[in-house]
Amino acid sequence: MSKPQAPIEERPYHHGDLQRAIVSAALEVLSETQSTEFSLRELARRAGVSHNAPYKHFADKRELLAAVSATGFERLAKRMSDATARHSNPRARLSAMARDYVRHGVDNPALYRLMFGGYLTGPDDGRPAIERAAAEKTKALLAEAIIKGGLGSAIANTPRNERKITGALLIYWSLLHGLTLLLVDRLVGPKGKSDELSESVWQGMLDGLAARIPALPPGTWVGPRVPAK
Amino acid sequence: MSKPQAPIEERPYHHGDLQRAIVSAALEVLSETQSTEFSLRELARRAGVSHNAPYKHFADKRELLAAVSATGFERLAKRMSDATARHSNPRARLSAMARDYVRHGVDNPALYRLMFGGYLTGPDDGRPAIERAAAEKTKALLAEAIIKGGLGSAIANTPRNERKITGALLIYWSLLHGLTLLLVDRLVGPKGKSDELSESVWQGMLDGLAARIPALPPGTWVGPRVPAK
DNA sequence: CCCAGATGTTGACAGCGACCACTTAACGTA
DNA sequence: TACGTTAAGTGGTCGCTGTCAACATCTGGG
Repeated sequence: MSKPQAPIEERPYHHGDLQRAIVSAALEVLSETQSTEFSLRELARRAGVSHNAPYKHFADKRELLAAVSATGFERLAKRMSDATARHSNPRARLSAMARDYVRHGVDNPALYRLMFGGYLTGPDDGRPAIERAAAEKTKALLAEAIIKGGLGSAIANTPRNERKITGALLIYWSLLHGLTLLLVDRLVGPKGKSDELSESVWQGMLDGLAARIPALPPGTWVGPRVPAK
Repeated sequence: MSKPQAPIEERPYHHGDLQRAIVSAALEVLSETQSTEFSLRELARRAGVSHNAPYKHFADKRELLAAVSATGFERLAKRMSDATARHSNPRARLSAMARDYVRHGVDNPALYRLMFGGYLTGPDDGRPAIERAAAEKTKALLAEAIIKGGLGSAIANTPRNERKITGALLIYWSLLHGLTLLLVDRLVGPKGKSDELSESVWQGMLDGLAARIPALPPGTWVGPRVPAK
C-alpha cells in the first residue's frame, strides 16, 4: 500500500527533535505493551523516519533505554518533590513521599522495572551516566526527607551520623522498593489498594525504625555506584 | 534414570532427556552472562541438538523461561528449608531464612530477576502455572516461619489472625525482596557484606514488627495470584 | 509385529540490531 | 554571497533470531 500516515504537509528532511520524539515514542510503547521488547525500528516508524535514523542519536538500544529510564527517574523525583511540597510536617512529608513513590511504580510497571530491573546494570558493572545521575537524585530526596525528621526526629547531617542515616535510608528504601515491586509484579494486591498497603507497611515499620536505627558495617554504600575507575 | 548418559560416541537420534538438558543449559548461560537474552538456538547448540528440537518441549521462549524460573524457586525453597533445619529457636530460624533468601538472590542475580522480574507477568495477567506453584511454596515457607514464632512469639494460624499474619508477611517479604534487589542491582553494597546488611536490616525492623503488626485492609492478598477466570 | 505418536531434523520466512556508504540540509566563515 | 564542514536522515546489507511447516526416526503398547 501507500503511506497511510503521510501528513498533509511534507515533512522536512530533518525531523527537528528526533531524540525527544524517539524517547517519547518509547515511553508510549512501553506503557501500551508493558514490555521493553519493542524494536528500535518500531519507534522509528512511529516517528516517521527511516529505520536507521535513531542510531544518529543513540549508539544502541541499551543507550536508548537508559534515556527512557532517566526520564522515569526525573518523573519520580518530581512526583516525590511535589508530594513534600504539600505538607509542612516532616513526618507527613516522608509519608506522602512514600505513597507517591509506590504510586509511580504501580502506575508505570514496565517503566519502574526498567529503572530498577538491572537491564541497564550491564555485565560491565556501572550503568550509563545519565541514568545514574537521575537515580542519585531520587535517593537524595529520600535521604533529605529522613534527615529533616521524617522518621520522628531530625538527624543532624554530620559525619558522625552518616552510618545512622545510611542505615535508615537502606531500610526505608528496601521496604519501599520491595513493596512496589511486589505490587507491580502482582505478587501482592489488590493494586487498587496500594495506597492503603503502603500506608500500613510504612506505619508498621516506623515504630521500629524510630526506636532504633541499626548502624551498618563500615564501607557500606547506598545509591548508584560509581564505576571503579 | 533411564538412560545414564549419552555415550561419548554417536549420540542416538533421541536425546533422552532434552527437556532437562535445555533447562540446565539455560541455567548455565544465565549464570555465565547474567542475562535472559540468550537464544533458544544457543541452548539447542549446547545440547547438541537441532535448532528446533526445544520446541517439542516448550511452546515458546517464555515457557522455557518459566521452567527456569520454577527451578529457581525450587532451589530457593530448598535453601530456606535447609536453613531452618539448622536451628531450633524459631527466631533464629526466621533469621537464617532471611539470610539465605538474600544470599540466593545475590548469588544468582539474573535468576532472581527472572523469578521476580515480571518478564513472566505477561500482558495476560497471571504467570505460567508451574512457576506460580513454585513461588507459592516459597511464600508458604516464609509464612510458616512467621506463624511458628519467628517474630518473637507464635501466632495461632486461625482465621481471626489471618490479617495479622498477612500483614507481617507483607512487611517481612517486602523488606527482604527490596533489599535483595537493591543488592543485586548494585544500588546498595558492597555485595560481600550482604550477610551483615541483611542481618542489620532484619534486626532493625524486627523490634517494630514485634511490637505492633499492622492489620491490613480486608481483601488483601499476598502471594502468586490465581488468574481471575 | 506393527503402526501411531512422540521426538528430532531440515528448510524457510519475516523481523530485528547493527554496520556501511551515500545524500541532504544547516550553519559558521571567508 | 559562496563554500565546505558536518550533523541528521536514507537505503542497503549481514548475521542472527523466533517461529512455522513438512519430513525423518525412534519407541512402546495393542
